[in-house]
Amino acid sequence: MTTMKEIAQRTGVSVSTVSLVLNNRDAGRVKPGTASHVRQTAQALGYQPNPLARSLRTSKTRILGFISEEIATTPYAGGMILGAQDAASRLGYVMLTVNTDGIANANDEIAALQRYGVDGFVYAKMFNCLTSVPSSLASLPFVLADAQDEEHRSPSITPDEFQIGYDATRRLIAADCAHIAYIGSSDPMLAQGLRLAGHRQALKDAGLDFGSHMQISVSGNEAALSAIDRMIESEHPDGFFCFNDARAMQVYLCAARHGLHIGEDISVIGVDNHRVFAETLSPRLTSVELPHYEMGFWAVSKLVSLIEEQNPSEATLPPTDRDTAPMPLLDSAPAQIHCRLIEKESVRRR
Amino acid sequence: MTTMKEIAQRTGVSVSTVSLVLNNRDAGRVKPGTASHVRQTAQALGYQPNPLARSLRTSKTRILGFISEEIATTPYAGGMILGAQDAASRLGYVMLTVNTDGIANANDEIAALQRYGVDGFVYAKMFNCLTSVPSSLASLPFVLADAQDEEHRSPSITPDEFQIGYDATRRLIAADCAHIAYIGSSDPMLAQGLRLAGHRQALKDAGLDFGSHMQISVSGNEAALSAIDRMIESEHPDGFFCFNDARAMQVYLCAARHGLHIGEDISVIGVDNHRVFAETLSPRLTSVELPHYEMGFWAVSKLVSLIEEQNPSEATLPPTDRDTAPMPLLDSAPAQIHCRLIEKESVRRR
DNA sequence: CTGAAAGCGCTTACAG
DNA sequence: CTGAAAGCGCTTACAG
Repeated sequence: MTTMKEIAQRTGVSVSTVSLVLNNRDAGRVKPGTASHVRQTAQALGYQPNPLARSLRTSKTRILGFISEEIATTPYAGGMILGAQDAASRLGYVMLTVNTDGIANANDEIAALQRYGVDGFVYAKMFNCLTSVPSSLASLPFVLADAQDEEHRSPSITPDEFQIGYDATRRLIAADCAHIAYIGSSDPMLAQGLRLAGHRQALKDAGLDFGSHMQISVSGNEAALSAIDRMIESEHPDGFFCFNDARAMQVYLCAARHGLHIGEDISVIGVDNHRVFAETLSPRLTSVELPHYEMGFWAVSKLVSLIEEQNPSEATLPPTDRDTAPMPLLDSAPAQIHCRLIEKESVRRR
Repeated sequence: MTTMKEIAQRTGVSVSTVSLVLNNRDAGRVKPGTASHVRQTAQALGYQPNPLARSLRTSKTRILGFISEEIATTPYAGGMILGAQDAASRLGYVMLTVNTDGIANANDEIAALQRYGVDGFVYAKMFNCLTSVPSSLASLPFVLADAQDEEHRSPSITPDEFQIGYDATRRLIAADCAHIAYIGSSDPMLAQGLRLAGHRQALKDAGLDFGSHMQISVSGNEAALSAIDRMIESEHPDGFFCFNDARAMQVYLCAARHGLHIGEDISVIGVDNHRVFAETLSPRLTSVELPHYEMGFWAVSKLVSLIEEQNPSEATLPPTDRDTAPMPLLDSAPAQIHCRLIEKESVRRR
């Protein structure tokens, strides 16, 4: 690790000057010649600033804390961490990730992060919900991901759940489905109500109404399977919008039992929490992929903009740190993210 | 954030003394009375050391770098990160996580981690494979997780793939399956060969041999489904050991098409990469869960023991940092991890 | 335009 | 037993 001191010695200037130059604060203060000499030898020696030493003075570490709850039970959390890391890395930050089992533990972990001088936090839930924010967070900038503050005070980013239901249903209508069912979950999740509302709105906008017996919300495997069996037998739906992958899989199994072929006799769209259909498992499902990557990405992006707006005169990174990729537009971070529909073969061709 | 300086002022001693005491280096060097006075006020003020400032002198940050490849496509990676974080947190470390798309990017990210002064690395792959280690890693302690060094030089931790095949097959034999099939993958994965070998050994040990036409390795959904259909029709297997969850799901669908009931007519065991069966999806699968959590946990544990053996006189953490949970036994980190069989209803009762 | 100096919070010989 | 001093790598007034 080369230091400013070494560069100063090689160049025959003082450390102060080196610091000024490498932080791009030299305009009108350092003679252009010496400045470029400094820059050159920094380049030649492969100088990289020591962010920890810097932080001792500036109390900015360029470390972000990423707090997630219950990552254990959420195989699909990876995408969110990935998005967050990509944004962080692009913006010249680095991420300290930490896990909590709940609010008690959370405060400990937050304290640990604070000792390491993080500049701010992302607090990530693993499914869209209303949450209370640990008070220890409030001391620094933070943003919620896949959750909303109960008081709607904190910046947050969530999937556009209503739109998920709307788009999926539109797609089924476009495939000429004449009798569309909604297979939901009876667990009290924010997403459940919103997706169902989107579903209903899409039907309404198309002048359709199949009645509320075509919209079931069930929990548990046996119960779900027999409810779906019953629905298939009595109602003969030809299109299904499923709340999640578990429901979709149950529709697949029930269809197989009734000799119905997906993509021919019936069409199925589900939200693919586990990305298992999209990536590994087949037969594939025309699915809505939750925007975990995007939520992670925009959460960090938003967080960095909060951090940097409170000391806008922040130094630009040395050239070696630059990414040639275009920077995300920090201010454009949306509060809700539109989801992509992944087209596979399980919606019947018209 | 209270500092040593503040404690020194309140106690009327010098910063040196405070440092000595709070690092538990006071035995025989500081009068017990002053020592306990210092400790008390540290406690009262809620003193927490600033690890970054400390690192400037010691060049130990108690930060670990966790490098993972392709987390994007591996929804089940979360468990590994979680295990790693738990171990880190218990041992008083913190984890900087970073993602790479490949070896090129890897070196950049490693460089970034080094600037932040990480004490060592975990280099995690998302499926068991032989890998070459980026040379830039070698400068610090590191351990591989879910991968082995091509030259078998570096410490690493992997699932015991042979045993997975052996145990799963034993379980099917114990359920009195009379005709057991192996449904594998034709992708060239380390695990494929090893699990199949375990499968064969278990059959051999039980004096069974169903012939190699009962062991198929397929890729792609259509190909897999029709191969399984053909096998069901011609061989009538009553037990299936599936390489992964995709294969298991295909067996489920084929069984449904043939009117066979899982757990009654046939038994199925599969390796559950995505944890989707174990946690969300039903009907549930008797499955082998890959020990992602454990690999993460032991990888960090092993890493910390490597780090600390090179400077064994390392200071103990201040009391507030202590965890009451028992510390993992660092030296006991295994090189291979035995996997758990998760019992669900899909193996027929005898 | 440039450098000497102080200081961020901590550790570590060294002197007393 | 205790403290003054130097230093880790950096930034930032301040003096010249």
